[in-house]
Order: sequence, then structure tokens, then C-alpha cells
Amino acid sequence: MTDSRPTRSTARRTPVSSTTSAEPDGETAIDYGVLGESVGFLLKRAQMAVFADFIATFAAADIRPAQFSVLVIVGRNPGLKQSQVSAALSIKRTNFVPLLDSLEDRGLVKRKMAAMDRRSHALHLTPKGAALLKELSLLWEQHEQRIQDKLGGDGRTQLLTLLTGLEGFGGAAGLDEADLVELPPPTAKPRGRRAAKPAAKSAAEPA
Amino acid sequence: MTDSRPTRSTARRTPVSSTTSAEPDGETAIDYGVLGESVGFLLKRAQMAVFADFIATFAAADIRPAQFSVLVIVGRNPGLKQSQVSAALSIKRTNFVPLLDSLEDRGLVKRKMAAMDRRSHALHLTPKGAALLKELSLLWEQHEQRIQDKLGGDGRTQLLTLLTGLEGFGGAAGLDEADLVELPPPTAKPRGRRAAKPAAKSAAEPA
DNA sequence: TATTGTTATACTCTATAACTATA
DNA sequence: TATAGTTATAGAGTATAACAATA
Repeated sequence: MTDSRPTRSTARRTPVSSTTSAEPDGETAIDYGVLGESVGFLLKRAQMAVFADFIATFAAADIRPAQFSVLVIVGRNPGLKQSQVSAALSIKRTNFVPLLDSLEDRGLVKRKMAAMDRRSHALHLTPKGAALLKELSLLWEQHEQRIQDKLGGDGRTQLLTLLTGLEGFGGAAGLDEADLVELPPPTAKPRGRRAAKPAAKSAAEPA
Repeated sequence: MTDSRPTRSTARRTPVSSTTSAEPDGETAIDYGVLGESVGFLLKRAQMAVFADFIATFAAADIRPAQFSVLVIVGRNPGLKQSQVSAALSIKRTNFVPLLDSLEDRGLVKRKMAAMDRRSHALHLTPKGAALLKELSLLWEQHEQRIQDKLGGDGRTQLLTLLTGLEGFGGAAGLDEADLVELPPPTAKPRGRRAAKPAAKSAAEPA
């Protein structure tokens, strides 16, 4: 103990509650206490909200977030072993099997037996998988655009940087043995639209 | 809003682009493609990492994140109905029952029958629950402190603000009917005292 | 009829042990 | 013996339907 006391005013924020400002009727606003300053609590909420939008966006393609991440990794790094891809995504290799099955059964990914080590399977996208990934990229842009509409261009970029800064925190849960995988920092180049420009682009339209 | 620049001091990794030698051995770094700029992907990773630290920190008290959140809400808002607490935490009331049971069985929370509406249960902390919550607050500070050690004080505050800014995004998944609950913004006052404290790292170990 | 809490149930995600076939 | 992929299984977390008591 006895350590830096870095300015985190545990202090309650401004006495919110009271006769509310955000409640339509006479309801008293709920006091969230420290939860409003809890990184984990807010991360969980934000993650669920963003995933909800992701899932809705990709529903037409019948692709879940985890499936999309596999397609991206395999597409960008053809020939990786299963264990490498699963470790890169912090997915246990046991749970990775049915996930990969779902993609291979749909003809999007192919397991190829490696010649040098016949235990391992090298992963590649099929032409169909590559074509789908290309379409999914458009959906992905729409999805991220909606986030940017909500946070602003700078806000989204800051968020990406901060989240990347949490890499390696908490002992890297979800990984297999001790396969730590690093993620390169986000290129601060503004993708898609420019900064906080509310370019009405929220029209979710399946490709 | 003064400086809206990322200004991350995390600049230490090599600008790996694909086939560079950022790996200790001859391993080729994995190209994450758009995942490195995917808010959802990075949110998920960060949430898992932060929860891992939270769980380890609160393991001695045998308290999970969801249980902690219930104790905080009930402690701050005694007398709320079950449905109000569950809605505030985006937990379906059906799933809230066993969660509450676990706290009531341990004598931390008490269901009291409301007089005006005998269908509902008003929730209160027991003295034991209030005492535990007080101890948990210390663990919570240690936990958040470690996050701050990783991100810097400003970084953590920015993160809280950005995450709060995603409130209401994605249609609010996880809620019961249409009970939207708002969360007040964090103490966004730009008290830019000191940034990060590089010296004191790993202030505390999970008890 | 609508709401509150509840039970039962199912589906997803995650975690551990053990098996096989290679090395 | 160790590793890559697999199977089986168990545990959380989350989803819907339906019921009893109450409004």
C-alpha cells in the first residue's frame, strides 16, 4: 500500500440526483455511485451496445463478430496455423474448432494440411470467403461510421488509442497457455469521413 | 476541451506493418487489418482484460462484477424495486432473480415487501452488506488505480467520458422491455493535475 | 388486462480435461 | 515427452415463454 494517490478524486461527482434533469416524469434519477466512474462497468455497457449494432449490421450476412474477426485475420495472414489465429484473437483453441467449422462448412475458409508439420492446419480464405470479406468491409465501415457519428471523429480515434493502451492489462484473459499476442497501435489516420462531421450516413443498408 | 489530440505516450512499439521484425524470434507479426481500428473488437478485449483484474481483485471477497454493481446501486438507492435495479443495470429481471438470491443468501441484501404494491420487493443493504460494500470500495480503488497506472490519469478520465458518450448506442441491448436508463456523465472536469505516475507501478496485488 | 417476481429452459460464450496423431 | 487439433463437458451469461399473485 502506501503509494501514489493520483488525483482520482474518489469524491462523488456533482450531486447529480436531486430532482433530476433527465427524467421525463417525476421519477427520481438513480444514483450510480462509483459505477459511473468504473472503467469495467462502462466498458461492458459500451461493448454490449457496440456489439448490438455490429450484430444487427451483419445479420443480413449471417456473420457474428467472432466470425468476422477470423475472416479478417485469415484474409490478412493466409497460411497461419489454427493455433496462431486463435491465439491472435484470444480464443481458446478448443473453442476455436466449432467457430472455424462454421466458416469452413459455409465454404468461406479452408483448412489445408501443412506439409512440414502434418499436425497443423494452415488456414486460407476461399474465393467465396474473400469475396464475402470484401462485402463485409462495407458493412464494417457503416458500423464504424455510426460510432463516429456518435463520438465524433476525434472521439473515436481517441477511444481506439485508449483501448489499445489497455493491451496486456489484467494478465491477458482468454488466452490459451501463455501466448501473448500484441496488437499494433491504431494508425491515427482518419478513416472514411473526416472529423466530427455529422454526415448523415446512418442509413443502415445491407450490401 | 482543450487538447483533443491523442498524445499518447504509448509510442514505444515499432511501426510494424507486416513483415517486420517486431517479434522476438523469427516470427512474423500478425496483421490485424481493420480489427486494430474496430471499436467493438478493442472494447471486447479491453473489457475482458479489465474484468480479469476486477475478478482477481475481488476474489478474496467472493464478489463478481455484477454482484458489486447490485450492491452499489442498492446501497446508493435503498428501497428501489427489483425491476428498477435490474433495469438500471441492463439485467433482465428473470436473470436478476438468482443474482439477487446469491446476495440475499449471504445476508448482504434484503428483500422487503412493499406496502403500497404488494407485488414488488423493495431492496435494502443489510448492515453486513453495507460493511462489506465499504471494504469493497477500497478494492475498487486499487483496481481503478491499476488502470490509471496503465492509462495515466487523463487517459482514464478521457476513457470514462468517451465510454459514457456511447450511452444509448446500438439500441440498448440487454434491457427488459423498453426501460432505458441513463447514466450521468463522469466528472469530466478537466482537472489536469498530473498525468501519469511512471514510478509507482503495480501498487497493489490482488489480495 | 397489465405488472412484479418467479420458474423453467435454451442458446451463446468461455473454461478444463482428455484423447489422436503427429513431432 | 511435447505439440496441434479435436472431443466432451461444465460453467457462466443472456434470451424467451409461462405462471401466480397482485394491481
